[in-house]
Amino acid sequence: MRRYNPAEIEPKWQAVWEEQKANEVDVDTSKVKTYVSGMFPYPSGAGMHTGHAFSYSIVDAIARFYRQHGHNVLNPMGWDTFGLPAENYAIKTGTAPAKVTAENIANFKKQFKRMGVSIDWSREINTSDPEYYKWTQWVFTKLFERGLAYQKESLQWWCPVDKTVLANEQVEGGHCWRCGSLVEKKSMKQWFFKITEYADALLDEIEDLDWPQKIKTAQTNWIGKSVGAEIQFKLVEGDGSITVFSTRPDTIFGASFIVLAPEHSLALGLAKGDFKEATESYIKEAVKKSEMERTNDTKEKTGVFTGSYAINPVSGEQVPIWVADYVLGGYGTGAVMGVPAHDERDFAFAEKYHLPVVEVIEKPAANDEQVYHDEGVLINSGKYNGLLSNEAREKIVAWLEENGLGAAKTTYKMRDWLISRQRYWGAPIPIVHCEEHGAVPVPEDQLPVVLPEIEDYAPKGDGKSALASATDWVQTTCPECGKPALRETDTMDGYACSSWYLLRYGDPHNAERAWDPEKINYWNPLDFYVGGDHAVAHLLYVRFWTHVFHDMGLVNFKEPVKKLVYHGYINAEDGTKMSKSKGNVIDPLDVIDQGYGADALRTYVLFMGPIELDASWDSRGIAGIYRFLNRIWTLVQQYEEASKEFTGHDDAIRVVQHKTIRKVTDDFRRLSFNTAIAALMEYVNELYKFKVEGFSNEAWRDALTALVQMVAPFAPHMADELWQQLGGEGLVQNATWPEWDEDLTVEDTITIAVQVNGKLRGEVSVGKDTDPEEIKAKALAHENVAKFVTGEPKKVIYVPGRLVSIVI
RNA sequence: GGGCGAGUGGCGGAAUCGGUAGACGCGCUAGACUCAAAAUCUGGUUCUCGCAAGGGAGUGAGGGUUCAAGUCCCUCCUCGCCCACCA
Repeated sequence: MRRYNPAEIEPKWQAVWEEQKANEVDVDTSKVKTYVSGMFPYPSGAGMHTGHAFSYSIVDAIARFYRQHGHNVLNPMGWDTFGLPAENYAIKTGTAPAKVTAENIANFKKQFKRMGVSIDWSREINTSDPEYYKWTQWVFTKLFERGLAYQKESLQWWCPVDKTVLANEQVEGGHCWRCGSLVEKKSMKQWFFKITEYADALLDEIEDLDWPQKIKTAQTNWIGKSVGAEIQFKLVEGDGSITVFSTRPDTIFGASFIVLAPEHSLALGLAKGDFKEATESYIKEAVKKSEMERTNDTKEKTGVFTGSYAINPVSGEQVPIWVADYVLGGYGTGAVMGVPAHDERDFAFAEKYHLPVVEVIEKPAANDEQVYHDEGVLINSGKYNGLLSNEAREKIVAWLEENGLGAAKTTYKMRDWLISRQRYWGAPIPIVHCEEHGAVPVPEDQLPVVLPEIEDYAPKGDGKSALASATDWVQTTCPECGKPALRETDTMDGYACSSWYLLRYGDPHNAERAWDPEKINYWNPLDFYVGGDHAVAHLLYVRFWTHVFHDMGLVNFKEPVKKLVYHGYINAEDGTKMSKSKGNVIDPLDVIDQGYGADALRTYVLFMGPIELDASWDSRGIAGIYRFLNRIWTLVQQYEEASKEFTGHDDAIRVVQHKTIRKVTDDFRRLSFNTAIAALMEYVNELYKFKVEGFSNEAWRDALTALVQMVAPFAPHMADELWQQLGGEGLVQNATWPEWDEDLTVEDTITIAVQVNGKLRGEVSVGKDTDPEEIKAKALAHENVAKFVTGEPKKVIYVPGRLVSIVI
């Protein structure tokens, strides 16, 4: 008997797939398309890790499943190559980032092939390839033309170690997402994409996305829409006024003070008399502190009185103006009205500094909270008394608008996307600075702006990238007037490169334009996007760009991803995160080499648990999967070697087969791979019990063929080997997915459970078409059941095909 | 503080619509094969009482709805993740 030897059959089939270009696809409108992709990897020097193995096993199982359904399946691969790791390695070793990147790509590609992932390699893309970033730059110029890319001097997060600015999304708890150092604020002129213009559009579509709720919630919170009003409080002295933002204009009669953020432009000027010195020193200290330090001490609030007063526009009362660092400069107007009766923060502040607390919303009798922040009936609010919050809000805002004292206003927490980086290894921003014409986008026929080769990649820390040292490159001419001009030396955030790659896959080698809409509108949007990272940043940016492309008429859909498949992490055996320093890293390629093979690895990572949960690697678990694959192998070998003179009656084997097909197909549709594999294991266990004798040759062949077809998305190499052995045509992936016949899933005899008062007391076997009354009678006649049923039962319920429930 | 999840054997987990809790795998265990071991095959494995048939308990805790609750409702506990002074 031939032994199962993955080391022999896996390379064999990988070579066949490659030679036959089995996974290369083209637009074919006669077929249903399925487009599935993982989030493309950053090809690090360390090679593939278990997370990659997990992600792409999911991708490939989906791809192969739909291929077997006759769909035209696009499963592409690309490389997210710009970024700090390659550049830092280049600085350390003096090797060009492009060279290191090319080596890493070659390694990753080899590893993907050894995993047996069914990728269309003819569509391979690489974000640091000029043929690709030409079009990233082109998108930039299009955004510039539409006013969606602009330059602005502003306070920005700055990482002192990586010597670059960072986007909000790249600051995690006050630290740089890459190197972990404490970030600083620095005022610099930077490039932004105006994602805020799409805040509402992005928000509106979230509800309809087939994405995990936690990702949708994270994006909603990140956009952070607040509907409210801006309200002017006139200064008592002079003509000025302070504009505050509030979501609760209905509580304005309770506004007993004003608080300015320390950064507020009026704060210093309002400091008066005895309060001047204290205010100035408070502001100086507060501005120096990082936002992290300020937001960290949430318990104790601090602040100073400026000595100035403003007038509450509705009550006419004078209210003191304070400066406090619990108000943020960057949100709303940087000023708030303090309503201590109905806001916890204002209450804490008022209590500490003995400011008046005026209740203006009636607290329900049952409520014993100190601060009532819900809506309710207005009191102490003049002519608005007795109104409900929502009515009062409309009327008060209307009154403010009529009197020029305020206006309805919606704010967002989301800020514009800061995209310039003072680093070498990125796509150069395609802008030329001309004395006469200012910032001029590089015309399409002069793209790409190719990243020049330089000697020293390290940033100098002067706020410019190392590109500034490439003087020949920097000095150019203005596309408008031809006079000498200077190139922009900042590069784009890597997230820009990854914001459109899912479109490029559909038309990867187009040299004339970024993509042909006809191709993209066929393949896109993605049917499945698989990953376990990027809840907000990347997944919001791709959505943003796709919305823009839609508005530009370049694509006919707004949302890039139909279904987001968000999976968990694979941890080390001890349940902690895998890390080199702890020495608990499992290398998927080692697992293959140990003799388990890629098929066992792929099947195992999908069997560990539901894909959305984290799981811990178990070296005994993969041995169990290897045993399972071995049992399939042996089953086919035993069949091949048997005498094939079977007689008999095939019903039992058919029922098991058709039930399994139904279960595995259902489980696949809901991406429940662990239970699909469990069902296949049960199927194999059943087939072992049947033994080869006693059934017809045809029944066995059917049963084994279905088995091989169903295991193919998990263990494709073995499936093709056994498929060939069973005499199948071509490759399994081009064969059909087995179908089930509902009639054949029903056994002739069914087992019905019998409960008495909810407790299981026995089972009865009946023919599948038995009359319900007869089943009930049989249940009551059951020996053990009869022991518990004394006298006439109150009720007898029959649940078809399942149980009889007797109530006494 | 807010939001979203989750608590089931020794372990990972299953139970898709309220219908026999613990599928499947790991581990453990008994047997077959073997001179022996490994591999492989077959059986057992929630706890508990019982030789067995069978009984009792049981899905974080407590209550409720129902013929029937892991699943629905209420109160509470614990853990995880994300956001976190956003007015």
